[in-house]
Amino acid sequence: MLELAYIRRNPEEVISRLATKNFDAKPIIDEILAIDDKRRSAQKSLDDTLAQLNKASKEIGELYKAGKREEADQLKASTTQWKQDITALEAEMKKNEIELQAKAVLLPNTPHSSVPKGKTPEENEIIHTEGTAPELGENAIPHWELAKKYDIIDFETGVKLTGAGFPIYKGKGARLQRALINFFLDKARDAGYLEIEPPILINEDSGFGTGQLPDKEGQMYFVNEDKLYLIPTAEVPITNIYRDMILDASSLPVKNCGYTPCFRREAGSYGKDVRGLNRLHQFDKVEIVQIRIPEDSYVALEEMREYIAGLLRELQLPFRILKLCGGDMSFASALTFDMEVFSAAQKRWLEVSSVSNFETFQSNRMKLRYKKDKDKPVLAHTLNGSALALPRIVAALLENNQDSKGVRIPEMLVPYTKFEYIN
RNA sequence: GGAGAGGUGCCUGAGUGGCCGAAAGGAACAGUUUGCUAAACUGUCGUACGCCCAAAAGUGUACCGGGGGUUCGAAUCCCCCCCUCUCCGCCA
Repeated sequence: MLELAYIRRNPEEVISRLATKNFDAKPIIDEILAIDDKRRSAQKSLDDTLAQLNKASKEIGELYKAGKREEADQLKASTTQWKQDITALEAEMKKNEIELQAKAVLLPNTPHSSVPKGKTPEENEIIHTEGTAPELGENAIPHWELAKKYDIIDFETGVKLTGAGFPIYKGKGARLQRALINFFLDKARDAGYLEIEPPILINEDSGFGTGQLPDKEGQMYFVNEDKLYLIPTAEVPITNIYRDMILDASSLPVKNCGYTPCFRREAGSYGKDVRGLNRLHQFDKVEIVQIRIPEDSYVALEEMREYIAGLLRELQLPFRILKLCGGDMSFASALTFDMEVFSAAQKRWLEVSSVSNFETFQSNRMKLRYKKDKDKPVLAHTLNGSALALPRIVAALLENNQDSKGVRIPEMLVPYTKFEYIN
């Protein structure tokens, strides 16, 4: 959610910046400004009337104490009208505030000035490509066939237990998952991230805080009995730890990481996108989250991006980094880099990470602030990135490392898997 | 799931109708003192939205778990909800 004070002071700037996201903010901003005017004048009247009433109440008390009963009763009678006015003004205030909130949540975050214009993923800017796709022979097969061949992932039984998109990993498949999780968590810790194991169900306030609610309600699994959502990413619980907090400036930056399963309904997906491990309803992911002062959040974003690139390098996967164009960015993000690995048998780039700076968009929703000495509290910047999402990493590892003997495990991972080949 | 206790500021904790945005202590911060550490003393020490304003200062209102009610006036009385703790039950 954009800050109201910012919108009020710079309406034109907000409109022009949101144009980069192909979002026409003018009508909403006009309404916001109009409602805000009404709200302020209503508040002025309300506060003034309340002040009158408070003053009279105090006098009534004093009159009673002085035994001036009649005068007190007289003054009492005069409060009736004020109280009526107050009731009406309070209703007006509440209405304005609800309308204002309803409009404000419609506005996406303003993109950073470096965000390229564009509408589709094709217009994302490739800022870096690294590694080379392996030369696979004629017999190369996609990961879902490798999974079957070596009996390490069972999609069909997942369908039986739950439904499509809930695979079973077994044997070396399960061990590979566990190895990757440990590898990623160890790396994150070495990079200074504090490991968190959060709940994987969250309440509505948490969903609102990071921006999943209200607009992406249909993307999350919902437990109706307890009104809880299954997390789509560890970002939600790990960032919401700091909801409604005023951190001391000395406790920043916050660097957290965590492994969780992630649950996504992925309504509307189909075709080759959902084949094999390409898109699942449940998957494992290690997430990194940072909370920063505004002045250094973009340095942090670069640092996170380079950290993730380092992981891909260690896994010896060919990858590229995209700077997302306005049209492909998420609602809440100000700047996003996607990391894609090349999955050689499918001959496709697969997104395995997305790292974003949300600036104050989430912290304004969450009321996540920090404070330096006696200064006013200031909204912090929040950032997060996948480091990494497992399924597509597994897909690329299987496909790219297949040879006549089986699937070779990259060197860095062998201490974790404790086996060198899947065969 | 059943029974009871309780939710007050960063923390502990007082406050049962006006003198309460809230005692006291602790923590923290600033200063004085001090060879250093410690201690002592003094001061500061919530948030939001308005108004005023270049800003600071000032000022109005609201907030004592959340929502409603009674009253001229509510942290305090009444109703509903939520949460936490303890005991019992169940259980990895």
